[in-house]
Amino acid sequence: MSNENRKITIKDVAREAGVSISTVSNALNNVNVLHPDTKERILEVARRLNYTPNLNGRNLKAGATGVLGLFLGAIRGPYYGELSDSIYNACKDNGYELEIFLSYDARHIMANIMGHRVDGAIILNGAIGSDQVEVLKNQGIPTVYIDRILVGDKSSSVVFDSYNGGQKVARFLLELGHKRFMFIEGEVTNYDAGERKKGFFDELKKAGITVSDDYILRGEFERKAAYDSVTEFLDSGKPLPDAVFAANDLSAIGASEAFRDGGVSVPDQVNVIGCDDIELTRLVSPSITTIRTFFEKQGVIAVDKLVKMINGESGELITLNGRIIPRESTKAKDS
Amino acid sequence: MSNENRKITIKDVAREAGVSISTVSNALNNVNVLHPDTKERILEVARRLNYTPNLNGRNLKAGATGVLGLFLGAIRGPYYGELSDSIYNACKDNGYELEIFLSYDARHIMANIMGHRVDGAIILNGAIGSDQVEVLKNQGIPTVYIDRILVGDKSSSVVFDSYNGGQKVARFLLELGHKRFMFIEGEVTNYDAGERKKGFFDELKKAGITVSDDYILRGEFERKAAYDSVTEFLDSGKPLPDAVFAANDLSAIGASEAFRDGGVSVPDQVNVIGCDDIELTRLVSPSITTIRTFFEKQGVIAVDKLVKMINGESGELITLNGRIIPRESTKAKDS
DNA sequence: CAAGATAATAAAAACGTTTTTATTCGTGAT
DNA sequence: ATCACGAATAAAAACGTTTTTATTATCTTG
Repeated sequence: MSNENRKITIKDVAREAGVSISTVSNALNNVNVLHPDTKERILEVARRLNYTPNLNGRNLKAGATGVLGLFLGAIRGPYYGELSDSIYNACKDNGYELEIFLSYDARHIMANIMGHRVDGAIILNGAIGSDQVEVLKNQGIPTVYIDRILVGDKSSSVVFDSYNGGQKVARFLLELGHKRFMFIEGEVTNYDAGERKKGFFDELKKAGITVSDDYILRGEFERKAAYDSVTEFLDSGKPLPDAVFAANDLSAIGASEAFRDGGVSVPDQVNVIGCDDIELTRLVSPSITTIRTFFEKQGVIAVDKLVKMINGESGELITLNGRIIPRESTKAKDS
Repeated sequence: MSNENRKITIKDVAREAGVSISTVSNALNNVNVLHPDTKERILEVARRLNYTPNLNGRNLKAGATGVLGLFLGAIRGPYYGELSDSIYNACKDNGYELEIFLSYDARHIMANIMGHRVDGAIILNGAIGSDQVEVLKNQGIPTVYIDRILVGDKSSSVVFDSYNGGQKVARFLLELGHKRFMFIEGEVTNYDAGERKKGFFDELKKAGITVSDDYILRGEFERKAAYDSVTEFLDSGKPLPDAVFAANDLSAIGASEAFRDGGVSVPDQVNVIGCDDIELTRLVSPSITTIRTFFEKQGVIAVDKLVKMINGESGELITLNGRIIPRESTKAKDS
């Protein structure tokens, strides 16, 4: 009873098997140097005692953990499932385990990264400030960011090329025959939303099209904000655009709902296209065309790069192009 | 350059500050025994070198990590966000960090639990077999299960009382004045779905109501299966039930859609009630009344119990009652 | 001013591994 | 019979901490 509670260590196995600690270690890590009988006897004892190596001791000695860390600030959003799944699989393919650190506390995060709790870190976490990022850039274990651009000796970034995404959306909509466009902004401080907008507008300009300010609506990445903006627009009686590009899917959905509730058919009168490909785009009616980041690809690339950095490679910036997922909310304009 | 790469340890700080290792340790853990000047000098050096304690060394010495582990087999479902959020907060409130172990590999899971990678484990992971569970029941670090009932010296379960939930749904619908009921099954092997059904039917029986077999439909926990079953039912021309209880939300949503597409108004002609309170229940139209497990409560209780077990308490079974969340899909029967 | 208390720091032990080095013992060759 | 060698096992060192114990040097105090 009382000693049930003591943890079984390699020492216990050694004593029980009447053998030295190092011999037990050799048996467990099948270093081929032991007499077969001894080895078998030791393994038998270890099994009987349910011995499992203490990872703190082992990792300390090894100077490595065999674990990659994914540092998230939240897990509730629609992306995280897909992202972490893909990262999990990529880790497995590379012989690593995955641990997800859910934390908003930059100090904890730093303690875990610098403290060698894992061998490498994938970071999608706004909590980490620029000073700490500066440390990680050159010191400690390798890091890969998928939420910000930051390259150093020890850190890489794998980011969606938002500018390219904006361009692609423009080309996609132009090819469908649309001429008049509306853009729904994201959060104004958001870098990616800005890039998407720039790419979108630049590409339209190439086609000789400009978008006037009253066709650039507030969206704030939120369903409700977009809904309200579009509703207000409809009330103003201005001519409808042919197509609306929203800075993310949630605002695209809000916009689509506002059109529907305002008696405007999507996609017959107005096309709507979002960005991100969250699950909800498939569930609403009409389903929403979007351009996606391909999180699963991003996860795989992040892990691959991380492993390479662990093996000595230095950091770099990797950009990924998105792809458009056509759904019900867009269609060719009937002449 | 070359020695940039070496990891900074407490030794480096000691050498740089011209002081012994133990003195550095005392300075960092502000044991109040050092001359203020010495302490300040040491902290200054540590800061300059970006020293962070190696957690493997520290945890090894401490025999503890200050970390609780959440062992998930997946993260994509609708519950996980809410659950992990609540667990995260509960951990923080108890002074622990949280790490999420995403893994389908029972051996890895066992290695981490038995290997003291964390101080306690919350398990929602079907990958762990009954033999391994048997080991954890009495050995290793404390564990709390939220997906199965298993109580031992070192393990507890925090489960939703599904039978009670089924009863509550029955009472709720009876109070609304409904008389004729339909039940949509979950997966037949699922313990909870079975309990819900039993509680529901038992409570109806108390009111003198029975449900005939053709009003018990297949649902399989899936939207489509429920949709198809209800559609088939509608085609059969049998009289409509007043209310439908589905074994989970997804099948409730599928049923609701089937009624709508079959020209039957929810809730005017038929009420629909699900179970789980997934996010989608709020997003569909009509929104779906449901009974929820209160994951956030479950998370908090799981963590509390886990911490108590770490402090010596032994395991127990904790059951939680759900609560009904009324939404648009249910209303009092007119007449 | 000697001696004991106190403040400040250093040394050593321990946590549980793995790995390098050392020991023991039997065996075959000279 | 001695030696060298190889097989088998054991001992010791190391990983980076924290903590307990030891060592100084400095003060008090009678």
